[in-house]
Amino acid sequence: MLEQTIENRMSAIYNVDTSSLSRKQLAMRDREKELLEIARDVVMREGFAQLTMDKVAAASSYSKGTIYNHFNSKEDLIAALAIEALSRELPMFKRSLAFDGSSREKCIAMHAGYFVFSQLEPILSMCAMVSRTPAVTEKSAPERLQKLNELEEIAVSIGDAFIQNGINSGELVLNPGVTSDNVVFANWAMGFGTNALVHNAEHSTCVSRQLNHNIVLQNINFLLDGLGWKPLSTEFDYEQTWARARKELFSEELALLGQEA
Amino acid sequence: MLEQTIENRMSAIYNVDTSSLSRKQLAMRDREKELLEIARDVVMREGFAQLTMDKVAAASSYSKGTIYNHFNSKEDLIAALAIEALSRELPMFKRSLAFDGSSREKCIAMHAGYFVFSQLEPILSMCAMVSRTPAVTEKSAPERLQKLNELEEIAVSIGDAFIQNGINSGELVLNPGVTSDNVVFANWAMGFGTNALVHNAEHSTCVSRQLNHNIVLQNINFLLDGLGWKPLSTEFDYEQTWARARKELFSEELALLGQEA
DNA sequence: ACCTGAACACCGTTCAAGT
DNA sequence: ACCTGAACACCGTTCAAGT
Repeated sequence: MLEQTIENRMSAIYNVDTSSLSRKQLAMRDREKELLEIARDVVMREGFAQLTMDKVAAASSYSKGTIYNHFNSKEDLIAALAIEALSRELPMFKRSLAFDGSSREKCIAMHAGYFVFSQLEPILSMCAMVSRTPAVTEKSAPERLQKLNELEEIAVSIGDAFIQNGINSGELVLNPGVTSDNVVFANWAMGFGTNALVHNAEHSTCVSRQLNHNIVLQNINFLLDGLGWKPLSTEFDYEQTWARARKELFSEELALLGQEA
Repeated sequence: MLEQTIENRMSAIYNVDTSSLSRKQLAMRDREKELLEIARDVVMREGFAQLTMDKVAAASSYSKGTIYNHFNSKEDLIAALAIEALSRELPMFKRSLAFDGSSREKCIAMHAGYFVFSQLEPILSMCAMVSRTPAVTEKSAPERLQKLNELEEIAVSIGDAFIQNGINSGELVLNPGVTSDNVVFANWAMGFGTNALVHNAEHSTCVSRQLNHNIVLQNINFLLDGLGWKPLSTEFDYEQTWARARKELFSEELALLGQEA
């Protein structure tokens, strides 16, 4: 039932009835995708500081005016890249719900997916982080921010499904006063915080000196142990879960990275 | 012994031998502080998007050229604001080491301090977050980033002192394979992630709907429970610890906020 | 109706001239 | 030696003209 609402909400966003769109609108949608890829490539080659609307226009076959037809400011473009990031992450999260394993293993598979995506698309991931930053929110279109918020809400309902799984199986028992929303938020905060710090490890000696082992999994395990989510990390080998999730759920993404799962 | 090194490192940064500085250098230092405050006020009044070097110059009694004498780019100015944030947070963290309570209570007091500071100085806190963003790191002065890194290292050694406290008291026992660095990092990631998301709660329905209770403390307790740090949150009232830390350690800061501890 | 790119305005950054 | 602010260059944004 809960999964049904996820299905509906995702479908409303992903399976837009193309027949209801005019040819122009379809072309518009394709062009936007094209522009986003160009923007991402500019950042990849030259860095965020070098991302200019001129460069995006020059690298595309369109004029600056047309770019502004899609994005009402540079920050709006970055928010659009964040939307691209989230829309590609959500299906990976959803896939993890069907991962073959305990409720906690499924949850860990989701975090593995988040990490795989951040490696596959570091720039889009960075945009998703930066999109929570005032410089961006102050200048992007309200409709854009609303769409970002909608996707975030879907992410939360998917997150909630993992928690419900745990509760239903009896492997997760919430203390009184703790809601499933709280647990989703805690997972989100830990995932976000860890990935944000790891992303900037190059600038930070104290982070980079622990990158030799799986720090993301370790942090998630600290949290899930704290929730008492059975089996605890002392009772089960979640390194193996992590590796298995990479192989069974995300091998396509990893192949693009040239990494074996 | 460990505390001694913290003392030394902080002293090297905070208690600069003023007699070794020429009058000019002292004036330079004061002016930099003045400029930082002006920049913060511009952001406070008009938002990050409206922060320009012109406005900072106009609001000060100096010319644009002099501003560039201090900060070699706008991003460098933001990094300097991040340094201001960290240098004011570190003494608050250090104060928490002397908090009257168990090793875990001390650690929670530190997180309370982090939260108080983020309320007292939301813009400086935001700068500390944004300073980990490529747009800033790509353009700020290497020496500035190095200073930021030094402060971060001190923060990590202070964090380490909390963990050592726990280990020495026997209230915290690390599982094999877990280092004290890892635990510091986990606390950092959770604190950073939670505060980052809470900061943007206005834009996010799923975060803002849980702001009615102490979500920061809850997340930290999940983590510390996961580390097995005694007494667990089920055995002890850390809400009271949080409140007490506010009163006993941070009442000055809270007074500035006009909040009673 | 939409696309274009010249034009504009703003702002980051520099530097010759001044003290 | 340092400060100044005019000058410059770049880039975000707009809009009259074109199709």
